[in-house]
Amino acid sequence: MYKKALLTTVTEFEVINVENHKIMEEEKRKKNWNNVNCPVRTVLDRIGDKWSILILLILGDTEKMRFNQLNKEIEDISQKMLTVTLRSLEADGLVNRIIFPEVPPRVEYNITELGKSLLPHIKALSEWAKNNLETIQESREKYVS
Amino acid sequence: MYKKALLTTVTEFEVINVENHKIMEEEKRKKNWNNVNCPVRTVLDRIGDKWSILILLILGDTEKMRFNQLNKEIEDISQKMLTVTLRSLEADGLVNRIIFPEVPPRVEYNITELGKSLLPHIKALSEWAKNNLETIQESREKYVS
DNA sequence: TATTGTTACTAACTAATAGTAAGCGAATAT
DNA sequence: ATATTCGCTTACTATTAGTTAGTAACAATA
Repeated sequence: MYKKALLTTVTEFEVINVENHKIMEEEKRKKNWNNVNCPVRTVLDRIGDKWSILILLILGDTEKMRFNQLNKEIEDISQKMLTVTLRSLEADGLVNRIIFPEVPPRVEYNITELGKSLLPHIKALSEWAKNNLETIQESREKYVS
Repeated sequence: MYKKALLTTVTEFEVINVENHKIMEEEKRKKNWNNVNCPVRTVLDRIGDKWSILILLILGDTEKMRFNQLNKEIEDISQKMLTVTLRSLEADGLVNRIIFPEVPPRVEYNITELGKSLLPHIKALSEWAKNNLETIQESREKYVS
C-alpha cells in the first residue's frame, strides 16, 4: 500500500477524514461524467454517429430534400443507414419528415428550428476541421505503432 | 420514366443538354460530401466516436491526468477503449502521452495546443446539449414507431 | 519466503452496431 | 406483360465496441 506509507506521520483519525473527503470528492466528480447525468453524452451519443452531422449540414444548406436526393448527395451511405439516421434525427426533433401519400411515394425532409440552432456549432466544428486538417493528417502520418 | 414525361415538349437535343448539365452539377456537389474530400468527415470520423470528446473535455479541465484517473473519471469506459481512444487522440495530435519509466508504471496525458483550440467548439456543443436536453428528451418520448 | 498489491497496458473473446443485398407495394410507362 | 419509380424493410454479413482475464516488474506486508 503506497498511500499508507505516505501517511505514517498523521493520526488514524486524520487518515480516516482525509480518506472520506477524497471518496466524497470522487463521487461528486463521477456524477458529472456518467451516462445518466451528463448532457453532452446524452446528445452526442446520438449526434456523434457516422452520418447525423453530415445530414444536418446538408439539410441546413437546402430548404428541403427528398430521400433519394440525400442518398445521392451522400455517395457512400446505404439506404438503410439513411433511413435509420433520419428517423433518429426526427425522433430528437432535429428534422421534420413530411410524407406525401403519392405513388411512387414522396417523403421530404427539412431541418427544424432546433436543428437550425445546432447548426452554427456544427459548422464551427466543421471550420475547425477544415483549418486543421493538414496538421492532423501530418500528425497521423508521423505516429507509428 | 417520369422525367421524360415532363420533357415531351422539348427536342431530343435539349433533353440531352439538360441531362448533361444535371449530371455535371451532381458530380460537383458529390465531391463536397464524399469521404475523401470532406474535411468534416475526416476529422469527425475520429472525434465522433463514443469516448474522444468526453476525454478531451476532461483533459481540458485538468492540467494532466494519469491513465487510472481517467478510467475512474469515466465510470463506464473499459481499459481497452480508454487505451484505444487515447492512442487515437495522440495520433491526431490532440493529446500528449508522457511515459515515466517507473515501477509501477506511470503514464500522464494532457491536452495539446491543437486539442485546446478544438475545445471551445466542443464546449459550445456541450452547452447546446445542456440547454436543449429537455426538449430533445421530450421529443424522443413523443416519437413512436 | 510467499503472497498480495500496484499500474498501464495487451490478447482473446463476445456483444452490439454498421453496412449490404435483395425484395416490396402500388401505380405508371412501354 | 414487363419494367420502372420511391422510400422504405428484412435478413444477412462485416466491422467495431466492450468484457474478462492475463502480463511485467517491482513494493509492501505476513
